[in-house]
Amino acid sequence: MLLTSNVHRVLLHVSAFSLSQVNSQRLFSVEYAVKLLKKLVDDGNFKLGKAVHALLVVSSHASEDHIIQNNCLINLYSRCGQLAVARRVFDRSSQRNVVSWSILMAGYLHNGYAWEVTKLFKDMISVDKIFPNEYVLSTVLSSCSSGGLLHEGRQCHTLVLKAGLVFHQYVKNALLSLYTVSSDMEGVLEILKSVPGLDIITYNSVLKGFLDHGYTSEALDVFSRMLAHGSAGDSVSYVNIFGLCARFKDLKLGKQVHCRMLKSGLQLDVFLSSAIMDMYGKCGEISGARYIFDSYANHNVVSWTAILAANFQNECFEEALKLFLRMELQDVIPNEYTFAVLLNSCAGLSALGCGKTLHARVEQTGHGAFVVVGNALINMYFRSGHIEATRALFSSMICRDTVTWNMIISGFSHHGLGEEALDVFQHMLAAEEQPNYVTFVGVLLACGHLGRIEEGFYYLQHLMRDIGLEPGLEHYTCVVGLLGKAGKLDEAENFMRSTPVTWDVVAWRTLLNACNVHCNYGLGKRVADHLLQLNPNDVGTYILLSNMHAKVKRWDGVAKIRKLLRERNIKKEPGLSWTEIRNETHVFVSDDTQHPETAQIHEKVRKLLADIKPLGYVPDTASVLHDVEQEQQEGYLSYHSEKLAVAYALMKTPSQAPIHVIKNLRICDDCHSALKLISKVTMRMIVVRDVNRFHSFQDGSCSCADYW
DNA sequence: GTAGGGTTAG
Repeated sequence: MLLTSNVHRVLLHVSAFSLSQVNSQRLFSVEYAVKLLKKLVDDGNFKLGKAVHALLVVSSHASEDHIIQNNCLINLYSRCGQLAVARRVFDRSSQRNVVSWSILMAGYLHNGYAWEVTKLFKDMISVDKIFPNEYVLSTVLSSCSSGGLLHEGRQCHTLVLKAGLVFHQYVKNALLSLYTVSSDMEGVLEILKSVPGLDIITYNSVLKGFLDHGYTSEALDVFSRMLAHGSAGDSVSYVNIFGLCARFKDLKLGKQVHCRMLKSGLQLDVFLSSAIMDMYGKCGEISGARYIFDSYANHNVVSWTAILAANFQNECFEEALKLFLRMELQDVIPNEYTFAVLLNSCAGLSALGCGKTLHARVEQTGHGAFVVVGNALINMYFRSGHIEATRALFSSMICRDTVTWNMIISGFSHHGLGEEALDVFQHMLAAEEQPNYVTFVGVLLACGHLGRIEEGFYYLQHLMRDIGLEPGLEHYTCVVGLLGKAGKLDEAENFMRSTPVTWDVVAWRTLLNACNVHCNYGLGKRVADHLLQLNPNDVGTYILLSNMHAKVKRWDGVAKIRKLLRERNIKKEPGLSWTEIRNETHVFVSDDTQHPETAQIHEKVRKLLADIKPLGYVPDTASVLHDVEQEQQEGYLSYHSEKLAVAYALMKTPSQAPIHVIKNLRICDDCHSALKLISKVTMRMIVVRDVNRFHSFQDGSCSCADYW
């Protein structure tokens, strides 16, 4: 009676309603205890499982000599992460068998102690003289794969052959993943050939293995072989294949696979919907991602983050931030990836206020310590033009990876801080962080700003090769920019002719831009013609061309281009600038009259322009007019959006505050020279982010040194 | 009484 009440007390302690689940009288039959423990572990009800253990101890029924009951207990504790307790039960058991060992090994494997498993394995054979079965071998093989113990894994392969277990599905699959981890895809193919019988798990792990090692066509081959052999493919197979489409941004293939999946009648699950959203997002078809998001109801953090990321990747930054509010309303707890996407969305908008709020939040939740979050913060502060905050963050970061270094290097470069960028690069080398493809893009950009031609070529031709990196189009384009900026236009052109790559619009535009800045009309005209052949409607080319005409005072040329644009009805994307003041974003369109304070803003611009006139400002009408519609009324003064934004910010912020403006296009010559002088007369720092880079105006000069 | 494959950031 006393015993029963003890029993009840223990159970009541655990949960009020669980009492009915346990028949305390029958608990003392081992069979019942075993059955109960298994059920509780299966349900993940570890709390009650532990209570049952307590009960067995209290009632002196924890028979140390009952193998099966002990095995259940070992399993219980290793499943809920209490390895030490599991180990104690194991060590105290007077008897144990191959199952006991197998359970304990699985426990160590799943709790991240893969290398301990091989030790246990040796003990099992040498101390208990037990020969491994299929359970033990598959667990040990998995441990070798995940612990990187490739040599031991191969020894186990011999044992597998000895035991005649190569045909066993679990063992075979564990072997295959061992060879996959070892990057021995030939070994994988050999096992596939020599051992027949593939189940869905085999297909999927081989598929993943090929994908991870870049064997794309082999992966697709496995997939189609699977379909051909009547195995429909489950959600795991499709997740992998969608991952492939995403990686290669192959929308066509992605859609085909999606159709195939729909035909097979496979239902969406949270993994699958994440993978499909990821695919559509990376392939640039946000509508597809949104459709999937709406078709599935049980989203978790990952799938929410996937739809946020898809929006981010397609530049729907605001949408991403709005969706996050919905996510929070549904009580989904964000993780480090979520915060990274959100911060990067803020970076896209240069929404410093929102970014700062998120910064505070990640500090509070502890997510700030994740590299992905740190990198996103750096990106956010950089893109919002706050270099000081970036420097502070970078030096305080505990974990840095290649991306961190790359961001700092290219960030400094985009701000025109070439010296600092190269300095960081040297630190990166000293820290033995391996530079990659992206690193050198930033490095070459920095060389460009500093005009260090020889150094740039050294990195391109020697350092990259020494590291084993093949220079690509982006690097070569940087070199064109490097030579162009230094005024070595013929060298730049020769470099383009002699380098065997397919040059894209970006590269030609870099050269054209250099021609424009250095007033090389002849070459500029040729390059522009070439660009217009590639894309006859490219407004950017027309603008640069017209600029060049204006510089050499060929006004007929300017007029001709304007006429051409009108005839072909080619319209420039409207100029748009925005600035954030006390957490509110104010957007300005060129020639905007919609703003409630238009009159005051225009008055302010007029005053500013009058103030800088004595400093030598002459309105550059040629440059201004490109933004203006031809039907502009006579006598009406129009202003570019960045002038409006700067004027407004000057009106609304304290007299020492730096001003941050973001613009969707390239800043024009006129605004550039005006802003330089405005920074001088107002004694303000004005940072403008345009499509290409940052311009930091201070005391009459700009960080781009008038080349952009 | 035990074991295998999957999703989100740059």
